[in-house]
Amino acid sequence: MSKKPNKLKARLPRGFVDRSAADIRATDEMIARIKEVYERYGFDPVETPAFEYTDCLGKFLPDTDRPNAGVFSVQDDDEQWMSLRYDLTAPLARHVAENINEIQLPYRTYRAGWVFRNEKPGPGRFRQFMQFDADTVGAPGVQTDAEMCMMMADAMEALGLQRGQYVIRVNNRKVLDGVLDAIGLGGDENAERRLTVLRAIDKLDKFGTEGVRLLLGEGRKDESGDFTKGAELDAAAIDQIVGFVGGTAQIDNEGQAELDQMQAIFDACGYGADRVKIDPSVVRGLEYYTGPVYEAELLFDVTNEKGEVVQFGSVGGGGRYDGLVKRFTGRDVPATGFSIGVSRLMTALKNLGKLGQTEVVAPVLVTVMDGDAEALGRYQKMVQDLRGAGIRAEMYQGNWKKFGNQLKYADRRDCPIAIIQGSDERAAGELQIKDLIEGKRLSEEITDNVTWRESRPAQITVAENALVETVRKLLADQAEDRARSANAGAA
RNA sequence: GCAGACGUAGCUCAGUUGGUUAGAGCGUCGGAUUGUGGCUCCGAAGGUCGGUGGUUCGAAUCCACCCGUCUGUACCA
Repeated sequence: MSKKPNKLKARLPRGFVDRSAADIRATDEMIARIKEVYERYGFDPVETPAFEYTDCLGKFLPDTDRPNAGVFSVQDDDEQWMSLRYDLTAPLARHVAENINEIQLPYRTYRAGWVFRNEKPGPGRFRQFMQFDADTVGAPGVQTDAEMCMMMADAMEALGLQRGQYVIRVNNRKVLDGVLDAIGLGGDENAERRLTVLRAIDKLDKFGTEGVRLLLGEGRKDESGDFTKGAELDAAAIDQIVGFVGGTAQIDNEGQAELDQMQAIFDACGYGADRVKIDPSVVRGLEYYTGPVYEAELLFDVTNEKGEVVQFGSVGGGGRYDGLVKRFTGRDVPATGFSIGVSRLMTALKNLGKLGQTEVVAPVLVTVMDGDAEALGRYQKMVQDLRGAGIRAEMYQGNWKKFGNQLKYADRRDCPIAIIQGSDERAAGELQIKDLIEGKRLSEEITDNVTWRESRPAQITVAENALVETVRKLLADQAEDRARSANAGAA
């Protein structure tokens, strides 16, 4: 009864996840489909590392020895602060600035990668997640922004979404600035209040018009009773903003002119409001966007594992960031681009049955009856023959002396077929091929274990040289059965 | 960050007004069955009762703080 020493507790850092085979395959599939679209638009990949010097990311070191909250930071051995990237845009700006003489502008590029945010995780919200970005650097015209929006729409459809299941919403930061000017919030002294107003507008789809009115005025109390202070605008200003954001009022300025130009391009290309739509309530990030902003929103209900409908909102977005490269080069390098939240979008797509369609069949298991070197060579040769024919296969690598465990392993691993050759079969130049799927079906009718074992359900004896051919045929039959029951299920 | 709810075995949960050695189901492992998956039966392992401190003769139970999870909200490049 000795007390155990303190065991090291295995634990995942909060906000991080281990990814399953199914998730990895689903992600790979998504990336492949999105990439195809970007390639077709003439974009090339580029990759930057996960770490950057903190100042290059646009974060500063306050008086303390800790960079801004929200980023994971460490000090290099020369005491310089480095941070894990929190998006793919700032690192791209660094890459372009650093290689500005070698890069042919306009530079059209894409990349997928993990980004990290040191903030409170929640369901569907992690501290490491994947983004898939595309950017055009060195292109000042809004035709570039328009192309980005259309490419984003194409990417959504490449992922299997239908028209009406998503929409790309487009706005222009200059338009919003004009509205803020009109209600007297122009000028540096009102910077803080302008932010509050923009944040309030951003909440339109979450809280509705009434919620936004509260946030523009006194403030709003949430369900737990916590109070959020508002922008404290007067009633006339609130009416003006709500009217504008709701689309009943317009403003005539450069931003609106840019939106009109973009709309003309969408019209010319046949991208109607069911794909790309001007929407005055889109705000996006407050820090570096300078002109058009756009985001992809899902329009269907997403239910989580508990069966609850969740507000899914935006699955990607971007905009024009004309100042980001200039920070390094001092020279104007206008750019526009967007990001797709791969991890988030995957949750929704799985839910919709648009992913994981291509099921992966587990390997054929060659069981081991005899463990001497010569026999193992024979078993492994069977496996290699199967592999040579393009069939996933493996030899049992556990303790071969417990034969029951080998089939149990095959069962739990969902192996479709097991190959068995003991000394009897070997002497006769034969082997047993067991259809584990058919066998499982038959087992439902057998309640007595002795019968179950001795009847050897769904098991056939074939000549050694018929291995590959028989397995191939069996797998094809099984695939056909699966397709048939999938169709029956869908009907 | 703020507000609230919650925290007992790998999972889902019991556990009486504070009272002996903290239980169940499922799962895991072993055996019945060392040449056949499932079913059935038998057996076993598995717990700092989230942590620390306090109140008490005595704490899973009461109190404080901390950690974590969930919900809402704030921030979000």
